[in-house]
Formats: sequence, C-alpha cells, structure tokens
Amino acid sequence: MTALTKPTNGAHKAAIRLENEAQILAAAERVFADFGFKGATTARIAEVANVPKANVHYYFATKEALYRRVIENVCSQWLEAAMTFENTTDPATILRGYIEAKMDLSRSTPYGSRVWAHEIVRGAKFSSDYISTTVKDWLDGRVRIIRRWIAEGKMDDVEPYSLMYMIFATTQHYADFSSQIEIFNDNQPLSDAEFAEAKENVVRIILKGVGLIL
Amino acid sequence: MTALTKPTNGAHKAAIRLENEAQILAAAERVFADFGFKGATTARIAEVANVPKANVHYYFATKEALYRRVIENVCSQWLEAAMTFENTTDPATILRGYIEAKMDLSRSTPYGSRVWAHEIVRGAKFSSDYISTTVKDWLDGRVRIIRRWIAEGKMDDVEPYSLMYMIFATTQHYADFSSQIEIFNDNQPLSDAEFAEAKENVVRIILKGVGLIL
DNA sequence: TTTTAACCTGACCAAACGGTCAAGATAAAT
DNA sequence: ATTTATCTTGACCGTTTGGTCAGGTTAAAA
Repeated sequence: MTALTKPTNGAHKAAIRLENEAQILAAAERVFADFGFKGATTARIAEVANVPKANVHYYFATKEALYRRVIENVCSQWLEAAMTFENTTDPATILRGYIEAKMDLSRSTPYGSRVWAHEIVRGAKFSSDYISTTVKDWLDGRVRIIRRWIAEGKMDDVEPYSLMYMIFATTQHYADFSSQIEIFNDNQPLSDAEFAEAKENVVRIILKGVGLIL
Repeated sequence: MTALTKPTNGAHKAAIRLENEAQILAAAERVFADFGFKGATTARIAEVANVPKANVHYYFATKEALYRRVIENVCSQWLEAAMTFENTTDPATILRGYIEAKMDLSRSTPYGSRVWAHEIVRGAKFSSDYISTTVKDWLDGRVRIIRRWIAEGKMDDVEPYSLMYMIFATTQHYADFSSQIEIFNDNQPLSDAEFAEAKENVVRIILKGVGLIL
C-alpha cells in the first residue's frame, strides 16, 4: 500500500499539508470553544491536534491567524444554511427549512457556534469587518424578502430584524448553552428524540408567532 | 462636613470595605464581560476599579473568588425578575411581564449577562453546582406552572422547557450579542425607541406563538 | 495618648505563555 | 546521486500573569 503514500507528482506533500491544517483547525475549534481566544493555549491546541507545538506555528503563523480561520469557517457554514431562502416556495416552508437547518448545525457542529459566541460576546474585536460586510449584506437580503412577504399579506407585520435575531438566538442557544441545558435535563445531553422535539417546538412557536401557521 | 467621614462607631471602616468591594465587583463585571475569565487580568480590573492591584487581592483572595461573586450576583438578579410568575393574573400578563423584565435587564445591565454567557459557553465550569440546585429548582417551578396552564387549556401544548429556553436565548441575545446587533444597525446602538419596538416584537411573537394572544 | 486592628501599596516572584530557531528528517526535482 | 524545498521538533526566550509580602498609613478601641 505504499503506492498511496507516494503519488507520482508532488501530491504527497500537499496532502500532508492539507491533513495537518485540517487537524489543527479542528483542534483549534474545540479548544477555542472551551476556553475562548485568550484562554486557549497553542500548547493545548497542539496536544489535541496531536502535533508538536512548533508545528502549529509552522502552519499558522500566529494564534490570531488560526483563530480568524476558525471564525470564518463557522460563519460561512451558517450562510450556506440560509440557501433555503432562495427557494420559490411559500414563506412557511422556507422559514421552517432555515430554522431546521440552523438547529441541525447547532447539533452537528456545536464547537464552531461556541467559538462565534465567545467572539461576539467579547465585542466582535476580530470579526467586525467580516460582519459589517459579508454578513450584513446577507442579512439585509433576507430582511428584504421578509418585508416583501409582509407587503403581500402572507405573514404578520413583524420587524424582520427582530425575527431574525430571535431565530439566531434560539437556534444557537442549543449549541452555545448546551452545558446549561444538559444540567436542566438531569445532567443528560438531549437525546435525538428530545432534540427533535425541541426543534419542532421552536419551529411551531416561531411560525405561529408570525402568523405563518394557525 | 467631617461628621460624615467620622461616625461615632466603627461604621467608617465598614463603609470603606463596602464601597471598595462594590467598586471592584463593578469593574470585574465589566472586564470579565469584555475578556472572559482567562482573558481578564487582575491588573486591568484594578485599573478600572481605580485601586492598586494588591488591593484587589486584599478584598478578594483569588481571581476565581471574584469571578464567582460576579456570576452569582447576575443570576440572583435574573431570578428576581421572574417574581412575576407569582402573580395570580392570567398567563399572558405573567409571561409578558417576565419577558419584558428580562429584556429590560439586558438593556440596563448588559455586562452581567455577558459574563454569564462566557461562563456557560465555556462549559459552566464554575457554576454547574449553582445551576443544578438553585436555578434548576427555580426553572422546574415555572415549568410546573406552565404545564398547569396547558392542562387548563389556557395555552397551546408546547414543551415548557423549549419555551423557557427560547425566552432565555432571545432576551439575553440583546445583551450578549449587542456588538453584532450594533453592526447590523448601521454601527449605531439600538435607540430607546428601537429597543422598545424590539421588546414588543419579541413579546408578540412568543405570546402568539404559544396561543396566548391572537 | 497609646495600643490594636484594619486598610493600603510598591516591589517582587515563580509559572505559564506565544513565538523563535537551528538542526534534522523526508520527499521532490535535477 | 545530488541538490533543493518542505516538513518536523526539542530547546529556548522575553513577556505577562496571578498572587505574595513586608512595611506603611489610618481609624477605632482602651
């Protein structure tokens, strides 16, 4: 099986680089989630990634550069989840799809959400440029769509920003505050069934709250 | 006016202690909110509190002890806000009162909320005992009240925990994620009018969402 | 007035941290 | 086979940090 470790062109080195970067990024996401930017140490990231500390700095010049990469990975994932808005079906289906996608992301990749939470709670020091350009443009687009729905009488006249903030807050709460939820749930993480029920509750309350279902 | 600075009994020293502790606690709340537990430095807290660093350690043995005090102050404030549940009026009025009180706290004392957010996102390492006793008892009591309302047919059959999490998440979002909201709001903090509108939107969507208003 | 107890603080320290570096190992190119 | 470029790593360093402490000041008690 040595053929796999030695391709004909220079692909092996490239593969090493890719794999190590991915390993370090995954470790960094976990450690930043658990300790925040300052609390996370490059030594701990290296330990989790199973590489020597100096190697972390070989692939990412500084702790800050590594942090920025993690932050942007998370956010771009969220923006993709909002593709449902591009569909041409009814508002209820679109909004349901978005909320469910956002809940599923909180379930499947909670670390990223928690890194983002740390970052914003701290005052968005590293990400304000990114938010005021990419994210704001994206959000304003969705707000315009919601305003159109309202103008067409398809839903209640609610402030779209308030609605979107509610969706952000509620869906991300299941990742960001999972430690608190777990304590309330008799020290057990939510089971798949419990999480599915929570998801359905969130969808129903919000959709009914804005007049999209009875 | 020296009479004020020298009361007859030993009240002056006690007053000094009280004032210094309060000053340090207030500074700590701000600094922990801005930097998290690890990121906050005792030197910075001392600077904000306008006392020498050694004095911080004179009043609070360790950084962790100071942090715990801040955490518990915040949470007990929130529990008080929920006194509205003890009222004997209709569910809609009670829930509206609670959501409004919670929103007002996010507006008036955002630092505490952000410290709590840091703490829970990090995994509730210092506060798990407090949550699993005091806070859980409190929450379970409200959940029982909501279940009674549902049994009496006064509101929709929603899972009470999901509802409470939604209220926690949405109301605290306005404190914890205020830096993000500010960027979305054309780099302006929400004005009083804008915040009042947001509050009314949150109340309306949730109350309607659980069938308490039309 | 004297004594005692509480408050104040500059100077200091050991530990932990992000980041560097030189020297070695490995794989691609010549 | 030799050179070159990339990857790997233990050892190291200057800085920052939480916490200490001895010596001082102030106010209350005796």
